[in-house]
Amino acid sequence: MQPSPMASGRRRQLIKATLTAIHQYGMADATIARIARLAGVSSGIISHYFGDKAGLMEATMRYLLQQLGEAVAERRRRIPPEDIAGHVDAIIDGNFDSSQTNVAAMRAWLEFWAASMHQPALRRLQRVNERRLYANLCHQFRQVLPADQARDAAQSVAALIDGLWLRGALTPEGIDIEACRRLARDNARAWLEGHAPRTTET
Amino acid sequence: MQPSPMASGRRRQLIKATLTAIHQYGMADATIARIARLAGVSSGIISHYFGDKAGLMEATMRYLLQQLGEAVAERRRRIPPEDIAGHVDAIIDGNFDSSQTNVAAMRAWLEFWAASMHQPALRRLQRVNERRLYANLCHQFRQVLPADQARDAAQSVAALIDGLWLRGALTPEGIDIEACRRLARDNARAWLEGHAPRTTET
DNA sequence: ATAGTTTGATTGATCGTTCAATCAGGGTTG
DNA sequence: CAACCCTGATTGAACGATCAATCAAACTAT
Repeated sequence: MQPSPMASGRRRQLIKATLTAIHQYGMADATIARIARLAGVSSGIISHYFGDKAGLMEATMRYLLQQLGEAVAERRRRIPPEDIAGHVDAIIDGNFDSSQTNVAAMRAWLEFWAASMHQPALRRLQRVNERRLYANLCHQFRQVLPADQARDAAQSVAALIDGLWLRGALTPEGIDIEACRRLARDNARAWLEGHAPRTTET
Repeated sequence: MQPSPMASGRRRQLIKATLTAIHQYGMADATIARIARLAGVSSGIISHYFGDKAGLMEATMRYLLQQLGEAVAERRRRIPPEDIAGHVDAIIDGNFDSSQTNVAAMRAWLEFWAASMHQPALRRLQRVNERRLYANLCHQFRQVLPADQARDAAQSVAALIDGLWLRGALTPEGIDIEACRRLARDNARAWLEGHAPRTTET
């Protein structure tokens, strides 16, 4: 047992226990004691690795954020730069990656969204995510649409993705991921093909 | 001070204080003591009118739900039955009514969404809202679209509304309500006018 | 006087944090 | 190789703070 790998292993183990606890009990009732019990360790160990509970929550959200970023990046790597629609689809599909669309992850996201309204550290992470999604979409749309339409398209598709996610978190029996993907892709396709939802007319 | 009018007045007063407390501190830190202090009354009074804290939260969410329903219903009352697009627009505009789009209300909604994942009473209220929005939209779309397209349209517009709402709650400086309304209306218009985001092609 | 309302101190429970103690392993020294 | 120390990991009990709920007493209006 080396010190460093052990440490990062414990961290990951505690983060996963945190996700499980949030899924089972909700963030409000995801107590240190419960998280530690789920991980099979003592409660004191958490402050040793994360400082305090807020540190653990921030690390957990950062973990989700990183997974989401990788899911998108990996899909885009396979798309040639000139294939605009391909990149847009990759962004959409990445956001509905299986790592993000299981019930535990979606519920955790919703809890973090709510918590970010009153915790600066979480808010910063959430803004990174929001801006990244918007910027990625906007950059693609801008290559085939005028700037104002590109902004509208990005706003629209980003909000649609978030809305579908939200409904996924709130639906106990889970949602049809394939249907979500299709709705988002078709919406993006409509923008790309020009017969967008009515050109801006102030 | 009459007994019955007094009672309902106190209830409303405490519900508004709850909304303020949720806005200022977040649901997790919206304690009984704080809510009572915001309302200028003693802490014990809450259990007298709402039983316990959960009862107060449920009443608060029900209050928001009712306001939203009225905002939509009132706008639809002015639209003739045959004006499909008018009804759809009324539903959208009602969901972006000023009673719902101030920062306090939007944040409260997000908190309630998160809480509803683990509190059956709140979950029931949230489902009522979700189904009502979807059913209203679907009923309109069905009059000009085949059933499967109507379902897609309703899902899409409902998710878009929720997503725009979500972003409104998470954006500290607030959002451009008019822009949200426009995006949602244009999206609905596209579905209604048939050049929908690609007819289902399964 | 009686029923409804309001207070605010008290209670009991819960939670996050702290910390002294223990443990395991690796490096150092003689 | 053996005795030693050192570092980081881990435990679990103890502490202090906080909060929701309770309730007896005070207040108000009819």
